[in-house]
Amino acid sequence: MEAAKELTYKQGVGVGVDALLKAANVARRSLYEHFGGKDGLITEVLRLSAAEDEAGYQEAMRAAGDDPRRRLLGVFDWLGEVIEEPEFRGCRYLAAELALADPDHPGHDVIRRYRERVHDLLERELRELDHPQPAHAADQLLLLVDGTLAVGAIRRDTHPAAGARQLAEQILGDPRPSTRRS
Amino acid sequence: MEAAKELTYKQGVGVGVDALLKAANVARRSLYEHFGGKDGLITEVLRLSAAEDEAGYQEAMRAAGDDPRRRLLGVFDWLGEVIEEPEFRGCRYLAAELALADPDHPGHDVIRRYRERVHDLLERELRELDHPQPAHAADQLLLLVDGTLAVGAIRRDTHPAAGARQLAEQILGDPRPSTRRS
DNA sequence: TGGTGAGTAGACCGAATGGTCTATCTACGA
DNA sequence: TCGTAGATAGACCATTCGGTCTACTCACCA
Repeated sequence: MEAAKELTYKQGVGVGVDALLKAANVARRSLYEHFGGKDGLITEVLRLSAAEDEAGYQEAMRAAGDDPRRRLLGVFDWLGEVIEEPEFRGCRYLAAELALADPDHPGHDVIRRYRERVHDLLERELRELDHPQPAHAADQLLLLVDGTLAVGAIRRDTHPAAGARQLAEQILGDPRPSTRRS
Repeated sequence: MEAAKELTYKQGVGVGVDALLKAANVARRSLYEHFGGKDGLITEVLRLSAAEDEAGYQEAMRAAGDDPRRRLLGVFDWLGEVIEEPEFRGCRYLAAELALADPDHPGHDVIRRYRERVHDLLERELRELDHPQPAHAADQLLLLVDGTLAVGAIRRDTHPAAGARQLAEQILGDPRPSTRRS
């Protein structure tokens, strides 16, 4: 049920309720009883996929081993794979943020909190690395992530994750911790 | 007339025709005679603002002087100002790209060409700098631009342009051309 | 003076929107 | 066996969507 809604939502936040219901094989009434309306559904979908994507970051780092440096760069390798997937249509959260005109929509809060969690995830690894400015560097990494997803959405042929990874390496500094440049 | 439409379009690509007409004080018929419909209007708005924004890049570089390095970094200083503007609501083209579900919409082509022109603008300066990989570096700079605009749209309080500028400096390499690191 | 082109105002259309409604079906527990 | 909770199907509602239409106004020019 949730899965079908997500699938439908990947076609954009502006789809019709009817299309959602048909795709999920769900009665109209059920939707309104469970989520209170379309906005509630959207919010819940965002919350759910935010949890999944956060787990994706964690899994990408876990798969990259124990070295924090490898773990952070592994995130960009993972992003590269995500972008290559044929279903990829850009960052869901950025699209929602731009499409949800109402600034009071609860979805905005969900997205904000999600980004903070990812930021903290990155910052933790940077502290592990003894990076001198972990918070600032996490900001920069997140900027690279956003840029990668944005470019990946517009130019499907190019491979932005590799370029972003190079820049991430520079943020992380010299591979040998004792001689970090900045 | 075009100005009023643009203003209204900053509220999203999904606004109603009626709202557009009212904001521009234009009769319904005029719109359909001039642009053939909503899609034509959107395309024309994209085309127009793409030209304006391209001029914005050029002006930002011109204002930064003659040194290609300064000119490229000036782009990020300019982006920082753009983001700070209270009307800023994210990159118009990214929003359109994500919102225009129909892949055959002529707006996609307008956006693609606009990005290519900006890319070429950046690449030209990189060649001026004797950068070893001007095309690749331009890709990376564009990624930083997209990331900056994306982060600026979501987190209004943070100031992503400064972090992006630092990364841009690394792309450009050592300030002294003869001793470039990579 | 009369005609023409371009604009405006706004009624109107079918389709689709988000949301509420009733009626029906079904599974489960007392 | 009956009652209830929760699901379904789908009619229905007002509103809005993008788009077409007619009727009218106004400036310009021969």
